[in-house]
Amino acid sequence: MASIKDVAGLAGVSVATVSRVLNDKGYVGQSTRENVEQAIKQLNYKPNEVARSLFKKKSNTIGLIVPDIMNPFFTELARSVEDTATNLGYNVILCNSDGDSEKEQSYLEVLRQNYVNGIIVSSNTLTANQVEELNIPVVSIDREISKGLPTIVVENHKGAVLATQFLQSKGCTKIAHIRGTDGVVNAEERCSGYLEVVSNEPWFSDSCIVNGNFDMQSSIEATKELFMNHPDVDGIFAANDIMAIGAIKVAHQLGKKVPEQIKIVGFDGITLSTVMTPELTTIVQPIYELGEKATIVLVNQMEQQPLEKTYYRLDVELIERNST
Amino acid sequence: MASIKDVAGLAGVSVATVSRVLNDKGYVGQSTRENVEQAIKQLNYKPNEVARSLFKKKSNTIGLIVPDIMNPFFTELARSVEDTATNLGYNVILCNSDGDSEKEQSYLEVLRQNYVNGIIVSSNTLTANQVEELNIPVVSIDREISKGLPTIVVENHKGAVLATQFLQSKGCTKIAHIRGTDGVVNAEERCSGYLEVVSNEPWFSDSCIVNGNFDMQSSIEATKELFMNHPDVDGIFAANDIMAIGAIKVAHQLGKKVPEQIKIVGFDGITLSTVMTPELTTIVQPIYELGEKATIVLVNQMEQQPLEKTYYRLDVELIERNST
DNA sequence: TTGAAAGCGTTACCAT
DNA sequence: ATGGTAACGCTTTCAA
Repeated sequence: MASIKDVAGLAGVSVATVSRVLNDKGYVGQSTRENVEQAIKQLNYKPNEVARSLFKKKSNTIGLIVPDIMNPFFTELARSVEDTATNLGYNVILCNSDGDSEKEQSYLEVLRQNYVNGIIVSSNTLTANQVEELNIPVVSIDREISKGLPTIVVENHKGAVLATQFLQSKGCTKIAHIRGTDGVVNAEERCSGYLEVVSNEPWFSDSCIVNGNFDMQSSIEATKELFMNHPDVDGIFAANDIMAIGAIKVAHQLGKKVPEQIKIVGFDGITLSTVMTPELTTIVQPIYELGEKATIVLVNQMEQQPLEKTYYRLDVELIERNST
Repeated sequence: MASIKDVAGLAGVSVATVSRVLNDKGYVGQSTRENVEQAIKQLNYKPNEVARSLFKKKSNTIGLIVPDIMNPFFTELARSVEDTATNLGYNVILCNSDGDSEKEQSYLEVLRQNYVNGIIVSSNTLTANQVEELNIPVVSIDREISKGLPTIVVENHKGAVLATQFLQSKGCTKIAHIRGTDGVVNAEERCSGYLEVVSNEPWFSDSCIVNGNFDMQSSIEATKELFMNHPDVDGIFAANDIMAIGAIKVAHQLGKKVPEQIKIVGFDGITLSTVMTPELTTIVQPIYELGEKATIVLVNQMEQQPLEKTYYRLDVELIERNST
């Protein structure tokens, strides 16, 4: 692996000069520049990023911390972050926290030790203080950590209202909600949207809301419990698609026809929601755009560019398919 | 951010000594060691990984290059690689190549410039020579690059035979195959397994094989074409689960009942195959284990440990569910 | 048992 | 316009 010294030697100049042409900084004579470029080509020289990082105290890398890449929502997010980061000249280090705050902390430490330029994180446990102390640009995605921090989220409340009203408009007379993970902001928001629509209905009671953890297994259990207490439920709004799919499975098992006897709507708009049968009616988030926006906001912050806006709440949209 | 100098200063020793206790290398007096550890704690000192990397010419990082993390197979693979790497003390940089050899090359270069210790790659275009030139440990996964290179794959041929025979045993009288991407080794192997079973059947003709690209869209088109030419097909073996799901969708659209009128089996055993309706009969690969094995083999190579074995072909298993 | 110093590959400042 | 050199934070060799 040729180093800058080799290039300097071959071109008959100092390393300082090579560095200047490399970075297009400072004065370099035309012929000198050509010499150097010649030598670079000849040696197939590529600057050593680690040495650069050491000097700059920046590694051209951003960390992405998500609970679990296996959740399709985060898969799509990760892909868009990776795409966008690559286009902007950054690498991404992937971290799965499993929502565990110890893992989060440890990743945060590792990322710092590696001089990442910035971090995109989706966390429930991280506090504003911890982020402050890090002293690295951070963008929070999907979940809000603190109003002051750069954040990219969606219209959770609105989406939930949309979903619930839609079920009403389809003739549902008793609508239940499968909640997301306790303590996660977006789960609260979606639940409150649901409540806004139905809390004054005569049939409503607290047990129309059952608790899931944004994953399939918890949803299956929650749905079973729900049907036990309320066999007459004819509409379900699940706080994400995976849980909606779980609910559909249970409905099938219990011999309830979807959408004839029970209508179900999800939230997220993951690709999966279009490939299953029946295709899922859902509140679609612009997932790719979320990741893109987050990356751009982060990079702007890293590069100290003016931030017109640091808090984005992107819009959502109801897409009707065959589960309603 | 405290540096090793700060620690040395506070402990009243030289940086060399601090380095020794940090790495547990060389002689350090008991009381000196305690002093240093004291200082480290007090300053909450964490060694700078970038500086270490520069000296060691290794960054404690491995690169993972996959075609597309959005393909559930690679999602699961990525998760297992990340888990295993983390346990062994390595970070992972994620790269999506989209099967594009230019992107692959560019990632390879970036990874090298960042002193990654090793690379796990799933590629069709990479050649043995290119890997040689890299001069970095590489493990090939899911697809074989060259016999000489460390490789983790599965029993593709056997799985295909299993799948096809199973369809026969279920009474299918005309079995078609949706092939994987042209030029990809595992697609060839799966196709040859299929051929082994049916090529001598009286009903068989080349047009019983249609071409897909391991993704949903291509499979949908391929399946339509298939039913056009062979309306009497009553069994399909798809080279992966996503394509099998696509085939099921098309069957539905055409009013063919699965599994009554047509039986379908996939390959991979992605989580998705159990959440859809009907649940998919498929050849299950040990995906998590693939990633784990690949990481372990790679790390052994990186750490110059004896490699008992460098080529693994893991077993597969047919799981019968509701699509057959 | 400990310390001084060279070196890893860059960049940026100060001279010339 | 160009070169010398300190510095980034660490590890390792050599000496003491």
